[in-house]
Amino acid sequence: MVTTQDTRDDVRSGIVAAATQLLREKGANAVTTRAVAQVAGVQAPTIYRLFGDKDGLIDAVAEHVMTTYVSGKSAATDRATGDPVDDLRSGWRTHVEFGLTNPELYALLAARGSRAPSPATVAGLDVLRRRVRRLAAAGLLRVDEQRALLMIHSAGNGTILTLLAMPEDQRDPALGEAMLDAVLTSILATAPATPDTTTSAVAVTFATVLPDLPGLTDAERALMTEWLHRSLAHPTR
Amino acid sequence: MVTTQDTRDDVRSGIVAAATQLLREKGANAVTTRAVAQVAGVQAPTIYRLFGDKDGLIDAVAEHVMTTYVSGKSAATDRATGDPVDDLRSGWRTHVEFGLTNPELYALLAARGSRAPSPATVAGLDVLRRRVRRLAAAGLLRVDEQRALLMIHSAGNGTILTLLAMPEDQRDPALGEAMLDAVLTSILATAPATPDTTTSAVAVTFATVLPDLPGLTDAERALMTEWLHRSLAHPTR
DNA sequence: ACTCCCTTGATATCGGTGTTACGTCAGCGA
DNA sequence: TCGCTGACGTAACACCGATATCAAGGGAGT
Repeated sequence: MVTTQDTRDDVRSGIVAAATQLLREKGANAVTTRAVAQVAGVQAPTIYRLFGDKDGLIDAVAEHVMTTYVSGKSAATDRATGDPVDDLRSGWRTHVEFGLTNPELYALLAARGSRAPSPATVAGLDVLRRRVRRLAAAGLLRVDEQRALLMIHSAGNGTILTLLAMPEDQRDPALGEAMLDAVLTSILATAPATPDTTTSAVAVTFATVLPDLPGLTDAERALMTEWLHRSLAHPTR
Repeated sequence: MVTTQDTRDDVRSGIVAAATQLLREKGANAVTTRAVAQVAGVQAPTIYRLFGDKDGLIDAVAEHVMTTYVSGKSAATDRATGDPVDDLRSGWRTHVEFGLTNPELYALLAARGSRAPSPATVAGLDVLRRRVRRLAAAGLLRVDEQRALLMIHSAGNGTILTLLAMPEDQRDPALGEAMLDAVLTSILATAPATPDTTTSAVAVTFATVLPDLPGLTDAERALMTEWLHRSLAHPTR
């Protein structure tokens, strides 16, 4: 007889689903044991019997959201192409996109501070570690494997948090790629070609003196600023 | 008569000191209004009269810790050496060191997630912005100023969080420098793009590279050229 | 000097949170 | 059928942030 186990799992997944829905719709602050219990149609102590702790619940939610996300992604996007660098890039994009898609969950996981990281976090780190290992095995790394891992992880986490901290409409959509390129350039043995430094450098310098340019109207200066930013944000490759 | 103002400030700084001590010694979870009030020897409502909110208290604590930290640092370490790159590096080191020295405070500030950032955070961002602007004005940046700012900030934040998340005895002490180098090599021009950083000199140099700017229409380029010429012909000085 | 008003101090309280103790009751093996 | 073990449900505990209320007191203005 497995019905007791089945119902137990059903109740468990129901609670996780309720917590996930609450997290998505009402934010991290709304994920309270009582609210979750009420939405899931169970009593509050049931959560503690099944998850032991509120952190346990959050861990289960994180794992659930993450698995449904990776299973929801089209498999082609994240398939191993054979090129370790390409795989790392696609994994990076998936990670950043996941962070931006689930801001509340990210905040919730980051909120526990320096305590033991969630299983979902260590799972993600393990995936990254395997990808870095492939890089190392292919002889593409010019730094320590651990160093490469930490650098990519730091850059990814920092990028996601920076993007989440600013309003959605003024986020730099190319920041993720720029950060990854920066880290890869310092990490990979094969130096990727850095395109055309002088033109953009001159443009950036010019942008700083633009407000002091005489003989122009404010509207003209504003237009030039806007065009400069657009050109500098333009993907060169 | 200023005694009322003085006592008010005394009580205020006493509360901040109590909260800071509590934060250092017992962690972020121990910073509760009641505990702070008891340690400071005041009543709980006093905190709300002086700080309005618990976030206000935390902001005050962050500001206090930060100012005492920067005032405690030997002034020589963080002095402006004249070289914008060196200044940025020393500022980076100071920031990372501050994060590693005050893990609870950092966790507390990061814990509010996507809400309005603390005044201390925006103050730090402003300092960074000024340093990046000096880089741009010196013709050393080859990416957008905003992009450079976001990249440095993301790398710093991510590095600190990564280091804080692992036990102190297995931290990579060179991770910070490696991350900064990675970002800098992606951001800095190898040589100053415009040796002469006066407004007109930069404008002249920019006019020569304007035809190579990507992401602009021919009409926009033509307009910018025309405006540039008009500005350069403008009699100002 | 006196009144008036605003600030302070203190108590009690509200609504809410994570968590747990304990009685009860159903379902199972014997 | 009878115990017994486990889950369920109620209630409660110990906190938390935040406020209402009210007496006491001191400064400002007349």
